[in-house]
Amino acid sequence: MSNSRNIEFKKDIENYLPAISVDLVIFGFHDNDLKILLLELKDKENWALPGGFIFKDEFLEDAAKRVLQERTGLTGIFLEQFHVFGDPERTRMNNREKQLVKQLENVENVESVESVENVEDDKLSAEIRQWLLGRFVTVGFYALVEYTEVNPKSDFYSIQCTWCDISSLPPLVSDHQKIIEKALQTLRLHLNFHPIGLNLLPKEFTMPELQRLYETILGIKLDRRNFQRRIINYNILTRLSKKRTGGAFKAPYLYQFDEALYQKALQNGLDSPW
Amino acid sequence: MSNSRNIEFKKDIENYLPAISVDLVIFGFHDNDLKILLLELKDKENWALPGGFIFKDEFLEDAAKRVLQERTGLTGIFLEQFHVFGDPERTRMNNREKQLVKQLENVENVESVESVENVEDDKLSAEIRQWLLGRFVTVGFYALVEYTEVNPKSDFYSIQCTWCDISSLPPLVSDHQKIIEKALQTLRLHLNFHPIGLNLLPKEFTMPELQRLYETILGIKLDRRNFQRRIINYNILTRLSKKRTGGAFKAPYLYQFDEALYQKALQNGLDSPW
DNA sequence: TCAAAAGTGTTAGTCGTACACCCATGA
DNA sequence: TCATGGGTGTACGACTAACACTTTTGA
Repeated sequence: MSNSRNIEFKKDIENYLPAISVDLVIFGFHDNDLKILLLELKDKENWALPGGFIFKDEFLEDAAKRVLQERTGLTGIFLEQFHVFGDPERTRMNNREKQLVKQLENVENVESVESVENVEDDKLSAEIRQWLLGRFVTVGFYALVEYTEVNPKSDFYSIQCTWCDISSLPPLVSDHQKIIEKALQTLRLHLNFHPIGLNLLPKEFTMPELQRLYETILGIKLDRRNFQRRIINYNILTRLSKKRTGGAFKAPYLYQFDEALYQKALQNGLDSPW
Repeated sequence: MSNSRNIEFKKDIENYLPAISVDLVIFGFHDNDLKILLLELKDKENWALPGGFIFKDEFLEDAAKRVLQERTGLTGIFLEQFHVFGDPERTRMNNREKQLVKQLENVENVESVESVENVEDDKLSAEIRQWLLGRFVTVGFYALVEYTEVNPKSDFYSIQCTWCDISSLPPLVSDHQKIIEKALQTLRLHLNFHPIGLNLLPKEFTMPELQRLYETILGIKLDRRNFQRRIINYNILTRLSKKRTGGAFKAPYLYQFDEALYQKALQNGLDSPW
């Protein structure tokens, strides 16, 4: 960690809201599996959700967008706040903040022998340590991205940033497991009210692909034919010319969403009973 | 405001999380109308949602419960977090915090002439002022209470605490209007997934009453007979012996929820299409 | 006895469910 | 040619939507 980095972080802390953070569950869909972006922390034991802090004059959603862009390079992404996690214990255990603190302590050791500027830095680190060790309430956002467009970038505190299959997650820091579960539950509830297919799939996709998406999100198997009929009846898709000629079987049609119709249909919910 | 009150508040501030609050949309149902509890602030211009701050070692939900109990006297109430409101501008305008500050400034004027203890108090007030003027991110909770069981109590900063009809709300502080709208939207979405009827209605109720509740929440008219059939088919009600013999018409049956069956049915959503 | 509100029933059409059959493709 | 997976169709039962008649009650 460079000295300038430390200074920069101090400046940031002054400009951050205290005690609040955002964490992102970034969903992608690939190879018939629902995946999320996770960071492997430098201690090599735990993984964590991408997250960050909120500048004092920043919208919560903008903070989330900023984090999203830093990890994926993407902008203009579907993003939705889903829950606040604020148990007092959540930040007391072994978590990302403590990792941060470790990193910062190392910086002290390495650099505090040098100059006046570094004495200043020691103060900063103490400040930072204090700040990070406090309780944090985090706002959970979920994002829907198109898998192929993402170029995952790790941050300073992590070794790597990769997609992890939702069905086999690595050990996670703090309450991030719980956050992911809640995000998934929310995704299920939002399926009929938000353009989830539109945002998770590429522009063109096949009906079986859409079905797998629904099956993974819902965690159930669906009948091929009934699924097709139902989706078609929603009247939100346009069928293109045949393609997807890679497999050892009949080539499925390609579809794309009619965004206007999709949005309109979502307003009342796709299967709203009332 | 008593001096001890000021001291007490200072103690509280030290123990509060900074920059975070909770606000409550407390729903009740009476006279065929959906109502919420609002506070009329002492400036006599604006009304506000009941709200409060979070102690440093307190669960968010416990903070909400605490506020709820202070305003209604009730415990064991259905409470659900629904959204975070964190726009940087939300606390810059004329809002409850500014009212608080006004109150506190008056305290200064009255009491700062007296003793050393009051000098100390001045400091507190400055602290408090500083604290309250900062940006606040607030977690919105909605609560469902049985109207007749509530005994609304105003807090120190308000003249009164009363039920307001959802269809004719008074002018509201800050973004509280938006918070209420979001709460209502959420209530609609939760109708098939949470025991909303159970918590808003008295133990015994009639089918027309239940229907009015649904109509008010959804904002639409429903067919009497179809509504009845549908609800009955959910298999979550037990019919009692006739009653509600007050009106100039045929006495409707009384029903009550079979809580076990209701909860079980809600797990998959009452009309879940998937 | 009358109006208002509640209980109950019917019917047609739509939708969900559970199926079976045929078609295209690469190995 | 065959296994795999995809496209399409049908029939039954359940549910929805629209609607009418009867019953109870206080004024």
